[in-house]
Amino acid sequence: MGRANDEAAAALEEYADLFAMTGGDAFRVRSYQKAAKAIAGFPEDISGGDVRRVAGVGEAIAKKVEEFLLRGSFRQLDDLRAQVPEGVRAMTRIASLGPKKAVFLFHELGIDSPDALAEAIHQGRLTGVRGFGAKTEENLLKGIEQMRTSGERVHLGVAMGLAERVIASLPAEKIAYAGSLRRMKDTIGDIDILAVGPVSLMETFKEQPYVAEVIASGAHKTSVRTTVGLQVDLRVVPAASWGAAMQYFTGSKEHNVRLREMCVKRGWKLSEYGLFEGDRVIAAETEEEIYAALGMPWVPPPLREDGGEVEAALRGTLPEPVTLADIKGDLHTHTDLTDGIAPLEQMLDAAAARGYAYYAVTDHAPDLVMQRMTLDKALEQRGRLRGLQASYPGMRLLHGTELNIGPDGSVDWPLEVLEGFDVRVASVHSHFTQPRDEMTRRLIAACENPGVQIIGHPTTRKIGKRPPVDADWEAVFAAAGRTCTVMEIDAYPDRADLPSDLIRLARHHGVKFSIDSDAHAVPHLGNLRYGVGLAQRAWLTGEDVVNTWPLDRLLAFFGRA
DNA sequence: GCCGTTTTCGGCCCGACTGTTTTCAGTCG
Repeated sequence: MGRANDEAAAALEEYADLFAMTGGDAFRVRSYQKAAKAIAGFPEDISGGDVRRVAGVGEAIAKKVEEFLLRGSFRQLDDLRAQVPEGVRAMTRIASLGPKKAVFLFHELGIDSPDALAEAIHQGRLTGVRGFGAKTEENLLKGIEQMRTSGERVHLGVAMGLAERVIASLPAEKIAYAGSLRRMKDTIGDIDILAVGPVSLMETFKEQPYVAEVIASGAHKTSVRTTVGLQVDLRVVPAASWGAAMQYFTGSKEHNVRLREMCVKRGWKLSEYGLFEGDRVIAAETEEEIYAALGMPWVPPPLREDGGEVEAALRGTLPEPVTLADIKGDLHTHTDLTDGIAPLEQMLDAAAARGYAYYAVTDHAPDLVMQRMTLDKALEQRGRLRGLQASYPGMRLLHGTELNIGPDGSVDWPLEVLEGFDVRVASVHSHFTQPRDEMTRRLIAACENPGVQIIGHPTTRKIGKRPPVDADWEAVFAAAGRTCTVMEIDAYPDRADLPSDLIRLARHHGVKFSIDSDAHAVPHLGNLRYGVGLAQRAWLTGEDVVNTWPLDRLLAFFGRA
């Protein structure tokens, strides 16, 4: 939160929910939802210009947003808030309870919160109520309990680990994950697995040790809640419609709606079974065939958010997103000299095995007192690194540091010391709750420090644990663009920092990026793929990412040459 | 409410599963 765009988007989403609950037209509901999403993803601050420039925002929504920007709400939202208590909206977050039932329960029985619903069920007040049998009551209680305990989304690393475990456990002819995981979203609500295989696959799935509860099971789909709380859906699909199923279940929903609209206009039908004209199959076996039939190249999953990718694909101007193979080096890593767990040589060996052309060791600097770093230790490490260079002929070893951005924006060492390091990352590690204006000044001061090249994990968020710091990101990114300060995309999956919406905003200001692992151990080097996913979601190309560049170009840029 | 090689009106994606309303509505993705 903090950006006007996000706040306005949240207000429109709330309005869409309330509008739906009060019997509003479903197509209008969708208009509000689409506008909210478009505003949240718009690279410019909507408070600085005409919100009508945002696709999906017409006259009526623009008026609501303008009123919201003036006074933090708008009349129609106030009216609906007066009709529907906050707790009733919260009830729709209970699994299996949607807007219709929530509003029914409120009007007929006065139930106005998840807690009140649980109490009403225990008191037997739902017994005999039309549409609410014993099974429904049981499911609602379960849903309330689950919302109280493990209702949160998990970060990409947790979801990917579980998905890979599920895939390894099932003897299928063909099996893959789809959904938001394949689109590399930074948080995942559930996992979709598609498989080609015998019907017995479902039984095998249900018996796996990671299954805590079978939620639903049919011939085509089985849903389970796993022991880590995350839901996994397994769908068995015909081999002939593999591509259609992958396309369909990868989503996003909004991307698929766009494709279907195109199909309808041609008299075609696109479903998880294929692209059809009447009974004739136009394409079904591969995603490439389906996209080709619609006149566009295959769209990489992280771009499938209806954020302009369909139009770009049709025009042939789809960007070629940065890939893991483009990455030539890692510019933010640690060793056991500070809080890493692996010795220098192990980290270097692992980096060399990944085929990097360069690799920066960036242990912490003295101001992070608990790391017990000193300039002597850093210089000793530099000497070791220089000595080891001959053992890594294909990989240039860079000696770096991860500085601490103090509350006033200053860093650990003076410029003459900093200039001795090849790579200087500077990050916030404390005073996370500074007021917005102080935090903004702090980050801008770091950007303006000629000794700082990269701002590490800029928002410092930890998914599920720590919110992002509050700063005026427009101002910070403008300063970064002006000073050629690189913004890091920290690939560590619980950080995922910058998030992709802020990457887009930063790019808008001409900022370059560095996708780094922030590895504290050898396996962490592999987290880089998550950072690449974030970058792809923000439409970054290799040109935007400095650690896809050859070393001489990188160093010249760091010299602000 | 938005939008336009169906352009100022008329359409806006599609299917599976569940529970319960004996023919379907609600929810979900």
